[in-house]
Amino acid sequence: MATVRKSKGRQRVEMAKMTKESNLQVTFSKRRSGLFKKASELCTLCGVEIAIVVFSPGKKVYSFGHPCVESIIDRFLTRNPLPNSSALQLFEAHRSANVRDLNLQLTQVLNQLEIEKKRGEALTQMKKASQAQCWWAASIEELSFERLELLKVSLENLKKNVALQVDKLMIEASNPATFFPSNSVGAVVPYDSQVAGFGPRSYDFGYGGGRLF
Amino acid sequence: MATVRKSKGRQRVEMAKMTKESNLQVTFSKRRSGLFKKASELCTLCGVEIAIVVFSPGKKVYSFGHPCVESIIDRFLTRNPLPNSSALQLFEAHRSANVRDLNLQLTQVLNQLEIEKKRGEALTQMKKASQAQCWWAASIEELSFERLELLKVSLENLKKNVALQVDKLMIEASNPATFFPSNSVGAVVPYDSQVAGFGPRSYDFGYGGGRLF
DNA sequence: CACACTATAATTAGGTG
DNA sequence: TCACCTAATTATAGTGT
Repeated sequence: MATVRKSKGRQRVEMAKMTKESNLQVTFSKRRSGLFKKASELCTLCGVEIAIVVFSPGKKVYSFGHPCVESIIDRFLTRNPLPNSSALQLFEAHRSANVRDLNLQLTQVLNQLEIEKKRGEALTQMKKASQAQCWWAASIEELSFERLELLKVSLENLKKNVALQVDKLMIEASNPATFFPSNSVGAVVPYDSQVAGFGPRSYDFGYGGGRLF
Repeated sequence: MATVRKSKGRQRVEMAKMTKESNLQVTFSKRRSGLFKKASELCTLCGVEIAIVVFSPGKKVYSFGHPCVESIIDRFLTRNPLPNSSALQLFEAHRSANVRDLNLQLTQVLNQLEIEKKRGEALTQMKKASQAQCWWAASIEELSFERLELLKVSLENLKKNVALQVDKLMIEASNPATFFPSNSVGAVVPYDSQVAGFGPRSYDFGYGGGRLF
């Protein structure tokens, strides 16, 4: 009997950006769930931890994670800190304001000290002019003057230290020792420190049935 | 003709943690590359952005990303900030050391000032005891003393400001406005702000050939 | 347009060497 | 790790609702 062909079956598809928007949507949906299912299977089968984040054409986020996306991203970032992470941006945003303020204050204090020093010098001059009369003041003023010099040096060191510490933070944050090279796929050296406190969570999302696997 | 069976072919496999370590390794490797290939195809086919991070049983990291893992994690984190992100830990790690150093220096400078003030007071006492004899020194010492007081106040404000600025940074870093709930799979609300500056990168890792796709 | 179903091509992955 | 052989699994065109 002449059975009518009900379908041409699966056709080959060009591996290029799909042109038809409607097809693209459905293909994305299907392949995404296929991908997540594969990931889920990899988890159960091999007992690994995995996180997937997808930004859809419609700019929606879809994510899969076992035990959860956050813990894996956290562990990943611990080894490959983001040079442009939001934390860094946050830090950068405040850095200039903070350092400017602190430096301004330090500069003002240093200026006050400078004035003080000038006053001390003037005093020294006057002291010389009347040394006989006020011998007791001489030694005290001398000491005072020297102490002001010490203070100034301390403050200058402090100011340098502020800049230094901030620079150190910035360098460490923006120039991680081991930055993952920009090939998007690859294995990285083993590590042995386990992040404690992340209990296992379910990652089953509908493919748990017997036949499907 | 009696052709000998060369293989039993692909067998069904229980969807549970594989027991044999050797098989597990091989299966992990195969399925991982399969997963990455699927992800790659999803990228080209649908023009989406995707990141995958896997921690193998041997604690190695494998990652796939288009355009690159970092940019996608960054975008994900911008919407779902980690409360205990490594950036925060990094910051926390340095905070105590930096602030301790700065506070120590400030305290030392303040101590020097305190000594200076005491010396000034002693001078004032001596001045009173011989006011008639050294009238010129009196006004100068008075001023010096007052100026030292001003210096001390300035430094105290500076110290307060250091602590304040650091606290502000810490609060903003540790108290993100929107924390992502811990469901491991799901779509999230659309967003419309594109992160600029991430040029496309190749995500082809060996599956680029024509026939393979 | 969105699904559900089907048939079938295409792809994936287990077992073996 | 690779290749090969094969079976299991998956994606998709086509069709219907």
